[in-house]
Amino acid sequence: MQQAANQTAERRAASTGHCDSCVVRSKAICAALEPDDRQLLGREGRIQVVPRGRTLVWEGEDAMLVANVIEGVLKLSTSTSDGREQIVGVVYPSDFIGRPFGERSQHSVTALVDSRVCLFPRAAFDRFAHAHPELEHRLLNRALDELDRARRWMLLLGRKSATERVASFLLEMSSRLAEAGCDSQGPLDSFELPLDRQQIADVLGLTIETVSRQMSSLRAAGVIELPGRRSLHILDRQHLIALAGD
Amino acid sequence: MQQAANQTAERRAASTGHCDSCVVRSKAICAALEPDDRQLLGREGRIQVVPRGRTLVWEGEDAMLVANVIEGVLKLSTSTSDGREQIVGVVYPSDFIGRPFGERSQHSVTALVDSRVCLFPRAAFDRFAHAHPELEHRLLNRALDELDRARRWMLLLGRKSATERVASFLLEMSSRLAEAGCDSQGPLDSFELPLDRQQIADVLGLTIETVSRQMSSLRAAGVIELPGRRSLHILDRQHLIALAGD
DNA sequence: CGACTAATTGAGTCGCTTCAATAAGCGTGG
DNA sequence: CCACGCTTATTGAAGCGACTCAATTAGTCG
Repeated sequence: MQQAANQTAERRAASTGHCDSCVVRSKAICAALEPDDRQLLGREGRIQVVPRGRTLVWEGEDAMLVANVIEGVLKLSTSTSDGREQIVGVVYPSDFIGRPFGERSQHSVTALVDSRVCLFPRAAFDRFAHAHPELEHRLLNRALDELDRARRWMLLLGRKSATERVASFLLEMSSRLAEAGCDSQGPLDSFELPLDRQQIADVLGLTIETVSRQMSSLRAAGVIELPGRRSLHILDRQHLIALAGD
Repeated sequence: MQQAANQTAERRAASTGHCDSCVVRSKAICAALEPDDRQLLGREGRIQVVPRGRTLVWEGEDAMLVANVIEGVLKLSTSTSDGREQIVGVVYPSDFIGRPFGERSQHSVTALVDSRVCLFPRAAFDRFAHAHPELEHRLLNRALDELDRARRWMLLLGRKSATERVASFLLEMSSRLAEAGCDSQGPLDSFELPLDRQQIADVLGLTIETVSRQMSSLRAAGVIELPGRRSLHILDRQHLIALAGD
């Protein structure tokens, strides 16, 4: 109900070019634009609700859309022909989704929790971006950051043990949620996991059973608490950092 | 001797702003620039020889340099504190090296074979790039391509078997070398590997022994030939593609 | 409270690694 | 040109960490 009201308000806001009330305005790529230009871009986009589990873009399809995440968490994933899945990225509010200036999307984009994104047709976005260097500059910096993050993850996937992977994952989740939530400075010690065990396994290149065993052993060691299926409390961050092993 | 002569010639060429004879001019990011601007950028850079094994940039250090690869092959790598290494990227002629607009380099850059790069101080490059949107646009497209490539590699590291990894690696190497060499259209069936077995293992997240065993079994199956330590001949590409498993 | 789904735990297997020995390349000097 | 020595790669045997399959328990929602 609350959410529906928000949605209506923001859809109208976008269509009249008023991005001024957007909660991620100052952190998303839009922050590169002058108010006038932002309004112009805003007219091309529209707010879209993406309920948990809904896939916004499919792997291998024509990349017709790009978007900014306003609220929620989404996964980027690819799979082998026989169905093994790997999550290659997790995006949070103010993150950018999609492949501008490209033909095909190399991965699916699926909401992990109920989310809201600011959606643009790719063609219109490309045209606009090409005419606004400051926007492209910000997009470039984002892409370079994502590239560094992806490469750090390659070290985890290629060389780390199950324990190290799970510890690294929990720390990463903790700091990303803190950044995105911005309601606190420094990483969070208590939060809800936006992923279930299978999805954590798909991020880490492990099985659900191995993830579960590692979580249990971390709990047994007094490093974390698991109050609910999806809730996590970090008791000993230093220990967790040591276990992450890099 | 031959190489020394080339080097001298090209150093002079760069210093006088004449990039016109550069062999990667049409494919590197420089191609985005008008001749005048290219000359201007050329004045900021200098040709640098990087012998096999030499490291150009160290992980964690201040990222003071960026560069274009003119000739050779280099690896990007990170390691854990206890010395496990993961190669997170391999770059070829016309590829771009470094993190513009960033403080620190997240990975080392090391020559796998004797190489030559066109080196820029990062500050000067940043200033120039910021003033030339077409250059940044090309940089953005490159970064997005690299990001897609890194994410495809994450699927390999997280979910593929040793056989699939080695098959995928050989195919990737074959097409990247063909692209970079441009002396032939379509992927190469016969080439020299720029990496030794340990480095292949570091790309694939495996051990040297496992890589060796997989290579031997591919040879036994009649899929490849191994005429020398570093030479490879693909006999049955279709079979190799099937084994790569995606 | 009960039913369903998700997560945990256990037992056994398999694939990759580890450790160790052998063989093949390759450059050097006789 | 071939023998020698060094490095790199291959092969073998044993071990172990993560996976698979199966059973149990714990959350969550109607």
